[in-house]
Amino acid sequence: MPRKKATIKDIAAAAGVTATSVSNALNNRPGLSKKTRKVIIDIANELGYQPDLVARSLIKRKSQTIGLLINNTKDPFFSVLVEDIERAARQHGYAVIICNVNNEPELEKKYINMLMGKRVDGIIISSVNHKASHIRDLVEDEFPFVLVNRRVYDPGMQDRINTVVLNNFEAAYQAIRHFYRLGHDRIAILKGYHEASTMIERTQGAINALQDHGLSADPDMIIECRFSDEETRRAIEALMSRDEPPTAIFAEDDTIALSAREALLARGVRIPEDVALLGFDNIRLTGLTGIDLSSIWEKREAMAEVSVDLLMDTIDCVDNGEPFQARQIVLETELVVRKSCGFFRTGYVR
Amino acid sequence: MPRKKATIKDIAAAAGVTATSVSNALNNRPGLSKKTRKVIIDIANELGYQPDLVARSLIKRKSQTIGLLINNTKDPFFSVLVEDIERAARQHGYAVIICNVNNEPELEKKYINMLMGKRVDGIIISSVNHKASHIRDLVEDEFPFVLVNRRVYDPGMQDRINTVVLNNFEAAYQAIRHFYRLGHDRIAILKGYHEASTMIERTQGAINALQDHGLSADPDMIIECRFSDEETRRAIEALMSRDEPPTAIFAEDDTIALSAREALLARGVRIPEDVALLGFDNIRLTGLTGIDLSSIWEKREAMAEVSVDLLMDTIDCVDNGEPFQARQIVLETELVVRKSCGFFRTGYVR
DNA sequence: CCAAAAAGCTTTAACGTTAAAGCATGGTCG
DNA sequence: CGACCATGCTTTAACGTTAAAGCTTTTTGG
Repeated sequence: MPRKKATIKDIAAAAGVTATSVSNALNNRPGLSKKTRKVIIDIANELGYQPDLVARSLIKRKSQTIGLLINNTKDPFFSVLVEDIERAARQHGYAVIICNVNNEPELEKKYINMLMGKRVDGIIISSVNHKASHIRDLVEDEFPFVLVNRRVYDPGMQDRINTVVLNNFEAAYQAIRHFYRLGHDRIAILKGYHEASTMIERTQGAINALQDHGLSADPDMIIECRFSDEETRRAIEALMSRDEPPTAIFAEDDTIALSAREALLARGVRIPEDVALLGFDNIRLTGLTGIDLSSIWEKREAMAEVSVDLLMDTIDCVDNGEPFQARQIVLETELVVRKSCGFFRTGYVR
Repeated sequence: MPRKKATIKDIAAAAGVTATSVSNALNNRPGLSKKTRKVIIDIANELGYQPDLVARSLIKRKSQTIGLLINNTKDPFFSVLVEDIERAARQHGYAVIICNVNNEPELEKKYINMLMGKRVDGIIISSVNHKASHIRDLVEDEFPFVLVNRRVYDPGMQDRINTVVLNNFEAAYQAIRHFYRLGHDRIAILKGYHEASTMIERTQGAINALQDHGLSADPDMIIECRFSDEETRRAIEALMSRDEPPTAIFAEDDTIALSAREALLARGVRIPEDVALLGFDNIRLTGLTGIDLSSIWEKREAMAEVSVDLLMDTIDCVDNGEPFQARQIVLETELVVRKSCGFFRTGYVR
């Protein structure tokens, strides 16, 4: 049978004092003689006392736990984020409940309910659909949360929501400009999941760049590839069987870029000789020899830390009853040029 | 100000009944008229009632939460495991607290204490050092837990611990045999973190295979590469500057294999023409064109599901006061042959 | 038609902790 | 020397839920 855990009452009985005194002793609160304090602490150690954090949570109305909603842990982008967020949270004394939402809004809602039920002190959300209505409830409740790598476009709501995002528009703009300078004029865009603000902004930045440089933004060259390899493969088929296939492809994340790469290579298309390729996120394997995928690099560790710090600040404010002004933080990115976009072949021509 | 959440008492007051009745109504327990039940449920909905799971945990002594200890989420092997475990746990109605241990035994201990304090119902551990003493405490407490992809060698303790592991010995044995059949006789082994049972067993299997096939198991050709790229790079330097460098390298996980690959290519060593390479885990990117890393495949999803099922069984037994016989589950693996180990070049010669 | 059973509710206590208020004891100070 | 204060503890109540036992009222059945 599992050994019954010692409680504060057991210690109190053994020490001949009350539970309150034990609580005060173990938490270094004043009002006890040194002697009594020592007796209590010794007994606690002897009994292997571990405080019941559930009971403490109940009365303190603080669980020292946060929720983390992400689409899926296995995606290399998110797996790094999860690790960094968990580390940062731990350093602040918080545990993290992980929730894989898998792009299912209903599941996201359920997770949020569960987290609220567990009385988490805050939530970090990196999974949200840009029109998610349940986010509005969190705002109305003034519940502490931070959106990471996601934004919500609800007007009048935006500035009441903490967000930590990349300058996606600018990053995508630069990607396209890079292609332009290399002399490309038939550029295709493989869009990510278009319910995510991140992807919407990347598309917008890319399209603006095309237009600003006098290139056509042919809708048929802008194809959404959501989650599957398969969808990307079909997009590549469609693109490459055109009369005038693209000479450059911008994929809105590295996972899509890699799927595209496989599909291209399978067709015998050479990268970058026939088609230049550029991804987004600079996940670890983009740098492997033989992959050499150009990509857009973001400080993911900073992203995690900033998000956690922001959440902690928000929680502190709410705890102290102070008003909190939500913040919107935008992190800059950097284009990492590798062989896949052909820099080494031609250099800038304009 | 955050909206105060409605409690069972608020509903009770509004419905003119007691808290017990509300609790019974909301949890479909018998002993209430249909009418009262409806009144209560309607009011609960109206007030947006969400049960306080902390309070419920306290009295039920069940948190519907499990802990998950892994080394680091960013490792592709673990990130998939985390996702699959979380999914399986959710389907059983459990939330998951994630803990990145990063090979720090002290941190592991702290995490376990925290999880016990939070009164999790069970723990899945994939991070443990094979001599971890804190695991013994869990066993003594008869606390429900499962070791995944890890084993503890403490005699008399082994059969009291749930484990879900691969047949690492056999898998490594097959890897070396494959090299042997391809005609290799100078085979190097890049060991993983040697505190992990997984790696110990892989090394043992590999060495046994070398010996069984009359090949030398030169200690200088068996090098530990722990966590860093750097260490692997140095190992490759050492191996390739030998008078008789290896013609084949078995890396005990894919992360090491990929680091080795980079180091080899940087030296101008061709794979597999000059050196054959074989990894372990068959992480997603091993299959990318241009990487084509041979590896050993395990059913990771099954691993996750089996682990969660085993934990659930254990928890149920303890809940019902039934005796539980710990189980040791061994999953078989499969060698996935790709270009990196030269199959396509020579075929079996013996 | 009355005893027994069932239905439908309430009361009480508990889970383990902490906050706030209360109460002796002994010491200090004007 | 009596009012006042600090020290060191205890008492009480609370957090939100549930389990067990208790108490009416209604229903059932012999």
